[in-house]
Amino acid sequence: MQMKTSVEQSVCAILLLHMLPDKAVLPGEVISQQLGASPTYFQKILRKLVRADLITSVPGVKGGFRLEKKPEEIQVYDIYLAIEGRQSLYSSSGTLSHMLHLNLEENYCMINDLMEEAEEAWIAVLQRETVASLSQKLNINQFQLNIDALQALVNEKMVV
Amino acid sequence: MQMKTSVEQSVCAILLLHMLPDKAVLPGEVISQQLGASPTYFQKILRKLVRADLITSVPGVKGGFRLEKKPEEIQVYDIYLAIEGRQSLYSSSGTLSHMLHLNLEENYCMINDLMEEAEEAWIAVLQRETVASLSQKLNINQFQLNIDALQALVNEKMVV
DNA sequence: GTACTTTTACTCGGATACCGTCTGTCCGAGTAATTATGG
DNA sequence: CCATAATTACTCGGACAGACGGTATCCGAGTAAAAGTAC
Repeated sequence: MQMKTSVEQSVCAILLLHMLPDKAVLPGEVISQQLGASPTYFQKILRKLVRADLITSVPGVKGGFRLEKKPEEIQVYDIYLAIEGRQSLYSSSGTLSHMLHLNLEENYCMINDLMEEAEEAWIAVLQRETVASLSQKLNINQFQLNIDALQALVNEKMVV
Repeated sequence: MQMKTSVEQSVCAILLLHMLPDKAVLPGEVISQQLGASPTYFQKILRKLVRADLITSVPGVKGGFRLEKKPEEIQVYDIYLAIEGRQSLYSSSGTLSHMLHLNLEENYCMINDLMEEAEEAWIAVLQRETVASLSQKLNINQFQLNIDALQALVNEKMVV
């Protein structure tokens, strides 16, 4: 039970796109390269973010990807959902009902209730943080230096 | 990213063992049968619970499994840990550091902090509930009826 | 009836197989800007 | 110089392969109670 690494990569990719000026796009290959991810595979991950309406894609020469929503409207949980899908961390297989010889009609399960409550607490934390707040946390300490360097590099590669 | 079904089965198995009188044991095959689980496979799951000191095993004829700890001392999270292990839901692959061109020394990652906080909130819920409190919730409504029937069945199969 | 042996019913660990999922690669198709070409 | 065609650089979707983990099965070994056997 472990989160896909593509979730972490997606968060980073969106943080990267957040540095772009308005209307500018960044090709998928440049993004993958910055993240150190497999270009051909991460292209498919980017597609998931597009389908979730988190980013937009522009085909053709000088095409690429750009943020679709405002940074403060993208929760980390949204990114998680885009990659991992909507199924919850726990899904009852009805073992308790089977053990108690209950028919499937009254399939109520205490364990399910508990797990759902735990998941809701987990989700709440991921919903609290947005791309905007994450980005703000980057603008402190030694991070700013590296961001500036990255920004310069992005400015080379991006297309307006 | 989904919890193993063996976690749910383990919780049910421990609830089942909780119904036994002191010193009585129940063979693994009877337990599996009650849960509707694969006997040969669930034997290995029971081994995990033994290694985690949640239950005890007695070899030989008239052997089986019995609760090791007191019900109020077994948190649902303990059962989860016994099955899924101690690795957290999220583990950073260092993508953010790579993107910012930071050397691995200063591998600090904001995303990691957020994920850990979310996981702690999740864990807290699973730690709150114990086998005792779960079992108490069973003793309400229509559940008691089915428990009594199960209890009778268990009394047949158990060994003192 | 007591001592010893055999059977029986369990747990335990290793080896192995199946299957689904995540990762990763490759290819052809679609799209749009750029470039080349022809008059 | 202008219209059209070809090239180029992207995204997009499907097919496929490899690795890994969870589920599942089988087997031999260990263990202890029960049953059988010999005296």
